[in-house]
Amino acid sequence: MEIKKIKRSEDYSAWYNNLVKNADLAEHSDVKGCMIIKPYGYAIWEKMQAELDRRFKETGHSNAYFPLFIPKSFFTKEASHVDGFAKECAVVTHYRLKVDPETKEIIVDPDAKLEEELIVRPTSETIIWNTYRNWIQSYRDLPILLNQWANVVRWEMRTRLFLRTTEFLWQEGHTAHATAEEAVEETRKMLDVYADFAENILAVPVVKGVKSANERFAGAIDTYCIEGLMQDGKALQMGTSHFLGQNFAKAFDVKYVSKENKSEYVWATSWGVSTRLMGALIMSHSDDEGLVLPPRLAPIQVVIVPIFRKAEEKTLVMEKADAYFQLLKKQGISVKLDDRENLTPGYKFADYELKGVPVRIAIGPRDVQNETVEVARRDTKEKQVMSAADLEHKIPHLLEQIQQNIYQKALDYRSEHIHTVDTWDEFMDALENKTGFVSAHWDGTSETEEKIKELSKATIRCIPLENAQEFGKCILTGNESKERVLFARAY
RNA sequence: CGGGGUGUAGCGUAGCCUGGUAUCGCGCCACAUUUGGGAUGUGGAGGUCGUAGGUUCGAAUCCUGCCACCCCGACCA
Repeated sequence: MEIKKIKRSEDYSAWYNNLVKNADLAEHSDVKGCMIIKPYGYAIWEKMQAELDRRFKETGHSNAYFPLFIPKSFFTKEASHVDGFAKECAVVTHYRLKVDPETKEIIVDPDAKLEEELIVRPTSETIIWNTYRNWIQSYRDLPILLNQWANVVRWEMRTRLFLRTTEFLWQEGHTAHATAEEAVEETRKMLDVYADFAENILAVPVVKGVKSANERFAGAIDTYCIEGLMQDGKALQMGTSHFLGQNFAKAFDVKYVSKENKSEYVWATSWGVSTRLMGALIMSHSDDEGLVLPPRLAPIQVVIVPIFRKAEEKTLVMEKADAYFQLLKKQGISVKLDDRENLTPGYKFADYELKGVPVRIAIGPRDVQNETVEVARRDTKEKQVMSAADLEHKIPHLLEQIQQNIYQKALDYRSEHIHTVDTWDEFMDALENKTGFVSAHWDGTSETEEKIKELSKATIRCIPLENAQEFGKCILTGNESKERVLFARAY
């Protein structure tokens, strides 16, 4: 296949789209804004799911599943929630098609109109809290710690593969608690789970923080988030964890009787990450040759490419290649032996680079002779000839090294792209010329935040949790500020 | 919803101005030679040119309408 290569430096957005296509992750479908996640892309998502799911269960959560459709009336019960989502809801109005007697075309049967329209879930708080009402009577029924893996639909005006699609896959945790303290603790705990996952599995450093009122989830008291920085200097919200207070409990009348025999509203949290993480992964590590995957997430961690000319060479090479394959597999490494004969080694090398496979092992007649292999790492492109006897202990170590290196590289990039500024001119200069996060003082008002956004296209990504408390003057208004916040242009 | 762009084979394209039934590359199939960085040769298959109408003896090409998608913004995970 002829591969069109686009450099990050030339056209970042074209580079991104091209990479998603060339690495065989996803493609546009015939439905606007919806994508087809291809097997290789889905395999990466499954690895993410597995890692997250394990962490959710370790923190006491169970999986459940709620319906795709939400009655419109449920949806409208929490005022700010409906405000936030109304503009992007897909609505089911009919349940049947029929052949039009005149045109012979298939049409929506006007007689099959639903009594009450159904909303295709953009998120499930409403239907879940409507259910929790029936599940909760006593403090003994609490907490409820549930997660669901699902698809949701948000009819966005503009979409982008993985980063913002009309339909996307995600998980949403929905928990119910007896006290505010416990709910806040849950919110923070899940934020930590996300941050741990992002940094240790995705190898993407994140800033943990809390959103300003403008950026808060519709219906939340507080929205916590993890924010990543992409290679083009734009920020990406990678996950959110909301403290919902008693908003949904009040909207859906979910009360419990306390030990003291008093009726109380239940406290709620919700938290989610989506296939957007695929976008974060791509934009954090990949280069002009293609995807770069951290080993802990790579569906294929090591690929073995055999090289041979004649039949007798093939026998010898394949024998060794298969032995190494078994050896690595036994160690729990996800290894693939690519024995396709219709493709040349050069093609395979390039293809696995596009796909981001962390380690490539090439073995040819020369290696068989010398009891060696050629080991190439994707992240640095370094190649080394390794004694075959060393494979067993060196490959796991190498994979670990690559994981660390990828993370470190992303961390270094981010460190170089957090700019601390004190004036408006510095602020604009940092955004325009240096890109990345800008740490600056803000007077704490929504009006100022709005104004800054208008003037600079930058938003407050978060108020970092680990934030030096420091008084200063707002970069726009000069009013008193008690701490710096993190601004950036964002996806 | 504003601005820009594109629709021709699985993918990428030429042809359109100046109308005569479609070019090239990749991929695909067969065979042979190849295989240590995207192999080569020979032969072959694959198209109602986005869609509906109009002009014309004749439309990928000219005219009108429509549709779809992509990119840049506003909205958002």
